[in-house]
Amino acid sequence: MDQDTHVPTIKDVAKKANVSAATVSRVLHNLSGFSDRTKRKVLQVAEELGYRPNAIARGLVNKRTQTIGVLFPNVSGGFSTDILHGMEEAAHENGFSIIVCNTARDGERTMKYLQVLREKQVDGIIFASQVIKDDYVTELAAMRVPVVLVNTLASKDSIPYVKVDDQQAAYQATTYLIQNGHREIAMIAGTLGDRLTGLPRLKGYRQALEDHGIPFSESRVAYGDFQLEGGRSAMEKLLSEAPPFTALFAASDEMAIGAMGVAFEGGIKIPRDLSIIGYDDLIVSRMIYPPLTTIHQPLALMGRSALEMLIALIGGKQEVSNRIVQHRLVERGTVRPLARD
Amino acid sequence: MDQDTHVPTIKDVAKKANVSAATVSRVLHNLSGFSDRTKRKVLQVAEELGYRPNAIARGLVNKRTQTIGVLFPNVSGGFSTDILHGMEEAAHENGFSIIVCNTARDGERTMKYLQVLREKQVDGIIFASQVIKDDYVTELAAMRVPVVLVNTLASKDSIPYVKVDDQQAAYQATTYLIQNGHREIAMIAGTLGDRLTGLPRLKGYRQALEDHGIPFSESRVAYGDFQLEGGRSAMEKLLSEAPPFTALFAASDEMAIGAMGVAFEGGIKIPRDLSIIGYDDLIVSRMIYPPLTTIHQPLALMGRSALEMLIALIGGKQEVSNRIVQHRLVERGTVRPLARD
DNA sequence: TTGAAAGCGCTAACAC
DNA sequence: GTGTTAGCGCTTTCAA
Repeated sequence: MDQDTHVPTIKDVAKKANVSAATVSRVLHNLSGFSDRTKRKVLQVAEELGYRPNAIARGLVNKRTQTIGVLFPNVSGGFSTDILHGMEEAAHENGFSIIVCNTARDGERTMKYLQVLREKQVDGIIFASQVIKDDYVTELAAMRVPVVLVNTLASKDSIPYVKVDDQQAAYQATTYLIQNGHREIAMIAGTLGDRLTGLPRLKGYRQALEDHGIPFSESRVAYGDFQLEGGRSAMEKLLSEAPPFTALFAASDEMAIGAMGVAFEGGIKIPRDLSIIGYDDLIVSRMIYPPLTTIHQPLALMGRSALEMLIALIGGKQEVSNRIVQHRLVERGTVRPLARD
Repeated sequence: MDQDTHVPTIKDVAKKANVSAATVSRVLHNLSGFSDRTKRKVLQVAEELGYRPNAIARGLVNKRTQTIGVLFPNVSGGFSTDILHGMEEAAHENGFSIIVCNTARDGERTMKYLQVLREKQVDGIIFASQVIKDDYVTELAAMRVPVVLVNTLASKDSIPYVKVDDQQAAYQATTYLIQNGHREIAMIAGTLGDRLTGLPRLKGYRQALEDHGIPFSESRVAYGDFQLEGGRSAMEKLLSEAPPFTALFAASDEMAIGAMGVAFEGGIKIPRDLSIIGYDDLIVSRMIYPPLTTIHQPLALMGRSALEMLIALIGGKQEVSNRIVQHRLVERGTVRPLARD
C-alpha cells in the first residue's frame, strides 16, 4: 500500500534543496563550509522529507559501524544480565549499539559468532566470563578489531581485561567465615577445568584455610557450573558425602542460592545450622530470604568499564591498562558467628 | 605492525583467481553459471586469502542486514532475560543477529533507539513488555519494517503479538487461592497506568473474587513496577495499611520475591502465615525457598515465537496471526490450604 | 560460463 | 561556499 513511496536518500534531499549531496552531508555533520541560508534550507528539506541517514552506507565508506559484539556464556542468569546492563548503558551514551551473542559455552558456536561479527564489521568485541580458546584468539586477530575481556583472562594476558582479584576475594570470603568461628568450611567451586575464575577462587579458599591452620580437605569441595542447578547438585553431594561442615563458601551467588534451597528442603536452617557466603552479589541476592552474605562484584560497572576501554581502543588508543576492580564483602543474613567451644 | 596488511575483498579473490568479482560472488552464493574448475579455484583462493564477505557492503546492495532490534524496558531482571534467551537462540538458528536496547521505560530513550535502529537498517523490530506509545507507532511506520510485540499490545491491536491471556491467568491464580480456602486476598498489581498487562491481571483478580462472592476491596491492592524493589514497597504498604489478609497474588515473580523478603523480615512465615502466588515463573522462582507457586509463562518460547513471527514477516509473509500462548499454574511451596472454619 | 558496468547511499578529496 | 568525482565492497543486469 505504501510500499511504493520511496525512502528518501541524501540525493533526494540535495535535489529538493537545490544543493549537492556533498553539501547536505556537510550540513548534517556540521562541518565547515556552507552558508547559514543553505544550512537552514537543507535542514528544513531533510525534515520535510523525513530523511534519515543510512548507517550501512556510511559504514561502508568510513569503515565504522558503531556496533560492538558481546559474547556471553549464557544470556540468562543474573550474572551476564547485570554486566550486559552496564555495557548497554555505556554503549548507548557513546553512540554504539550492542549485538548480543549467547555462546552457550560452546566452542563451535563461539567461532560461528565470531565470524558473523567479523562479517558485520563490528568495531570491537567483548568476551564475558568465558574461557578464551586459542582458536578465538586467531580469529580475533584476523578481524583486526580491539577486544576486551570481562571477568576472564586470555592465556598470555595478551588481551586487556577488567575483573576482580578472584583469589583475594575468595580468600577474604573464607577468612570471614573463619573469623566468625567456623573451621569446618565446605566450598562449592566453579567448573573444575576453568583455570581463570574457577581455580583462583578455589586457591583463595584453600590459602585462607592454610593461613589459619585449618587443614584443607578435598572431600569438602564440590564442583558446580556457577549456575543454580549446579549449586543444587553440588550441595546435595556435599550433604551426603562430605564430612560435616558449619559453613559454606559458594563461588557464585547462583550456586549459593541453589545450595540454600537444598539446605532448606533438608530442614537445615540458614544461618542457624549452616552459614553461607556467596560470590557476585546479584540483584536477587539481597532480595531472597535470608538475604545473602556475599562478595560484591560491581557487575554493571565492570560491563561499563569494559565497554569504555573498548571504545577507547576503537578510538585509536594504542593501549589500555587492565583493570582490577574492587570487590567487597557485604554482610547480610546468611552467616552467623559460631560460639567458641 | 600488521596494520598494513590489507583486508582481502572480493576483488582480491577475483584477481588472484583470474576471474571477475561477479564470478566470485556467484560461486560464493552457489548460484548457477560457473564451471567446476573455477569453483574450486575460487574457493581455494578465498580460503588462502582468508577472505570473509563484508556484510555491510552486501547490506547496502540488497537492503537486508540480517539484524533485528529488540527493545526491553529493563535488560536486567529475569523476565527480559529469559525472553531474550529464546530470541537469541531463534535468531542464531535463522542467521540473524540481535541488537539489544534498554529503554528503561523511557519514551525519549525509546524514540532515540528507534531512530538508531532505523539508521542501522535493521530488518525488523521486537518490543517486549512495554507500553507502545503513538509516537513509536509513527516512527515504526516510517521505518517500514515489520514489528512484533511480546507480552504487550498496541492500542488498536494493529501490531502482531505473542502473549498469554493475562486476565485469565490472573483469574486462575486468584481462584486457586480461593480454592485453597483463602478469602482475604491481597494483590500487588503492576504499574497502575499500564492498561496492557497491568490492568488485565488486576481485572482477573477482581473477577475471580466476585465470581466467588468475595467483595473486592481497593485497599487490598498495592501497585509495584513488576520489579523486586516495587514488590518490596508494595508489600510494606499492604502490611501497614491494608486489612489483614491470608494470601497474596503478585503480578510478577520479582514482586512476589520482594514481598516474600519483606514478609520474612517481619517474622511472617510463608506459607504458614501467608500464602503467595506469583506470575511469570522465572528460573530463580523455583530455586528460592520456599519455591514459589506461580503462573508459568513460557518466556523463552515466547521470545522464540516472536522472533519466528518476525522473520516470517521479513521474509515477505503478508500477515501472521497473533499468538496467545498457554500459561499454567505451577504448584510449589508458597501456598497452603487454609483450614475451613 | 564468464566479464563489464552500473549502482546501493554515503563521504572525502579536489576543484572552482 | 559549493559542486564534481571517485570509490567503499558487493550484487546484478546485460552482453558476449
